[in-house]
Amino acid sequence: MSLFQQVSTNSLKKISSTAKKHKYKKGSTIFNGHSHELPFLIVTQGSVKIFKESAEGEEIIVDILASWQYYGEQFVFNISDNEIYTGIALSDLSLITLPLSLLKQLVIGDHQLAINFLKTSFEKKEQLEMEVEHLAIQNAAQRLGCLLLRTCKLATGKGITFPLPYDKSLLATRLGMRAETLSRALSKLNRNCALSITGQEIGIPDIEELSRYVCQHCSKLFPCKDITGIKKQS
Amino acid sequence: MSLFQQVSTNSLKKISSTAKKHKYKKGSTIFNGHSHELPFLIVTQGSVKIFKESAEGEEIIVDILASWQYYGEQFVFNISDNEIYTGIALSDLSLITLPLSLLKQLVIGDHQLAINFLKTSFEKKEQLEMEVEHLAIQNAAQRLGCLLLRTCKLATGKGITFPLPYDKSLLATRLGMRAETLSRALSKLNRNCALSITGQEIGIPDIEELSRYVCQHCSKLFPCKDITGIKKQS
DNA sequence: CGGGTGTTTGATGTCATTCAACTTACGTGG
DNA sequence: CCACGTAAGTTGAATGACATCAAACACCCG
Repeated sequence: MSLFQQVSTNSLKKISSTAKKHKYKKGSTIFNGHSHELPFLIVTQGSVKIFKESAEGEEIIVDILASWQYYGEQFVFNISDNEIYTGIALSDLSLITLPLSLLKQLVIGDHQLAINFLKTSFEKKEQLEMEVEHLAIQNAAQRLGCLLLRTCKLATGKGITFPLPYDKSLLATRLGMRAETLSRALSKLNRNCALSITGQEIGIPDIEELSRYVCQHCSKLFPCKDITGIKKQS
Repeated sequence: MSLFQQVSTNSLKKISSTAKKHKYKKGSTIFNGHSHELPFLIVTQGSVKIFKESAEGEEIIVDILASWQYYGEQFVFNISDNEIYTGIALSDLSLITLPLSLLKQLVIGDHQLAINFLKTSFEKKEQLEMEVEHLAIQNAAQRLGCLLLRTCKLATGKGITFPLPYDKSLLATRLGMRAETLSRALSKLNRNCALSITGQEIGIPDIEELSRYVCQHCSKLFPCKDITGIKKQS
């Protein structure tokens, strides 16, 4: 795992002696505002939805973690108020946790680990910057189309077929829109770019055409760097 | 400056021998996509707008730097495509620059510097997360009101008066809305929360009332932590 | 087969953008 | 110091995008 690449054996020893394994059933809550202390966690199998809620009950998805993605490192320096986050298992799930106190000790003591965190922090920052941009200037169909372009990853031929990364209602929330809007956005892409939708299966007959529709309202021109945040589901 | 707090004297020596001072007139371009290499920069006097543009010419403000804020550290690991960013001086401006190659060398060699960058990177990430949330679930008046609440910083009495952090058209772009929308949002806050507007001067007679209006669509409850990103203008 | 969940579709309302007209503020040169 | 020109800010009307509510439909699982 790249987070621990070139980390000292001393650190690795501490990690492996302290880390705890956990298993959760699909739909169960990993942590929420009432948890005593939010730990640092690394998903080993399955996926997790991390979100917060507004006072009115609206849900904002902060991240969707797939295998070997991790969460909670920012709490090491008490930057964020960790009481507002909730994590739930999107599938049957295995993960390992480390107490924040140990992680802090490790980051402060192990230069390579700090560098590794710094790199991924910059990447996550870049990802968030993209989301801000898209929410500000793209419409629903373009946000969706951009995600599809980044998901299908620069295919081989002219057209390509692949499954949606998440089910539609989760995808809608992730993109900051209602399920109804997502549905209409899909049919809009079908009309304008000949996108095909069969259940979870998406077909893009002409990537160029889709990117012409999507990328005019983006600072990056297709093929843009993959900062999708989407990893294969386990 | 906190970025260099507890950094080794060896690093500091290298920095002070390599850093270059620059001065710019208000409105001039500091760097853009055509610059040869984007350096790391620290503003010493004045403020800078960092933004990118979509293919259609729409502007997204990435950050507005005030004195002693810095920019460009993420390019050290080649995370971002730096060709899409532009920086212009919002006022007469002094800044210092470091070549990215030196900064990389310093970060890799100086553990404390890496830790300092890591801390601020987490803070910036938190700030971006808040922006995503606000764009997704708050309306224009609430986004504006939230910024005002964070700007006036938990005042002493019941009411408070202070100047807008930027002029109105810049503020509108920063909040991801049109100048017309900002204007209407201000008058909406005037109607609903008795906010007073006299040129650049804002008066909040009742902070509680404003926060009731604003914070119901936010995951943080007022008084929220200051992650405004706004610093005093020089 | 029946019920529940997830998805689609239509009608309607709200909010932000767009475009245009107008007003205000500000800096420059006469 | 005033007059002018330009930029910035405001306001109104029309349009467009998304949310909301309600109903219909599809699909899966027991």
